[in-house]
Amino acid sequence: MGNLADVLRARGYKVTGPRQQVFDALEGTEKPLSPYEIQNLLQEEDSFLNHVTIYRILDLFSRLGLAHRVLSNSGFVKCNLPGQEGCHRFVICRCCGSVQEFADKELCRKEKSFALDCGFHAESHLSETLGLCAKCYGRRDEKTTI
Amino acid sequence: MGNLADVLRARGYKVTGPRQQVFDALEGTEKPLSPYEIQNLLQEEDSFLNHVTIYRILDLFSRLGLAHRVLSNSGFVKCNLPGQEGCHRFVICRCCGSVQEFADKELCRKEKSFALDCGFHAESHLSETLGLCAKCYGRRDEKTTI
DNA sequence: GGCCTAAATGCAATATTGTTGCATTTAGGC
DNA sequence: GCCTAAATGCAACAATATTGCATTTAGGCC
Ligand SMILES: [Mn+2]
Ligand SMILES: [Mn+2]
Ligand SMILES: [Zn+2]
Ligand SMILES: [Zn+2]
Repeated sequence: MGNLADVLRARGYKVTGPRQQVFDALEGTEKPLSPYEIQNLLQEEDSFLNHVTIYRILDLFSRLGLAHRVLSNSGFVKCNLPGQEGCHRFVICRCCGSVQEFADKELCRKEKSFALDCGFHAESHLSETLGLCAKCYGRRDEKTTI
Repeated sequence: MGNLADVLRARGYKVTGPRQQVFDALEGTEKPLSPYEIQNLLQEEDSFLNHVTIYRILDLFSRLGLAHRVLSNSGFVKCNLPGQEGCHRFVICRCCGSVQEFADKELCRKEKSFALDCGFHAESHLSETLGLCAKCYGRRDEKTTI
């Protein structure tokens, strides 16, 4: 049906319960989830996955471009721009921890040509902008969560 | 004398042996070093630092802008653009692992205004470009180290 | 120079995160 | 319904990071 099964089948991977569950967990949040956070989430729904399995699934999802590891915020988020290879641009709210993925061709190009000016042959890049999301910017002075 | 003692004193921190040693270790390499790698390096010079101490020193260095944690490459590098706050732009060689820090006002501005267009209030950002340094690009096909 | 004290470091114990090898289970082709 | 490669589970382990408290020390003061 969904996105996941299609991608898995298209690349010759099996469609399994654990993969669906991890995918759903990522889908259900805009904040990055660590492997163990995913495990706990699923456990609350009385479903147990070994942490090794979760690591392996997240690793697969990363390779398939189904999820990203957000470094500043340590954890995984579902990719919401499938197909966009090698250029990952995230904005991360330091208050609520939410992450949004964007694409921007121009910035991407600039970033690569800048690297080239430094004698560096760029292949991919990662950009993480930290600040406040619109919601949290409005509610400033309330409380810093993250 | 050097950079380090000045910064420490200016901010009311003590100038100590361990801080000098960690700083020197970072100065001596262009590849990111993890806390434990620093410990091992120093041990080769017959100097022992507890890993907790190293963690605390690296944490301090980060806060003082003396060092950065490079996320893609997990480890710390010495800051080579002191004063440049909130805008960290690194190029990272996937072959030799070397990291270079740069600044680019224009990209910085663009990045922030792009975030704003998304309704996001940017405060700082991190950019890590992966590829091959000039040296490794020349020697392509030899061997991938990292 | 020798005190004094807050700051820095060491140490031990523990927590968190990630990895490896191998046994067991299961998806999907036949 | 079989069969088998792929996926998952499990146990043991390795690596990384954190905490609380004891000990040492840098640097201000006399
Ligand atoms: Mn994506
Ligand atoms: Mn810097
Ligand atoms: Zn927010
Ligand atoms: Zn290189």
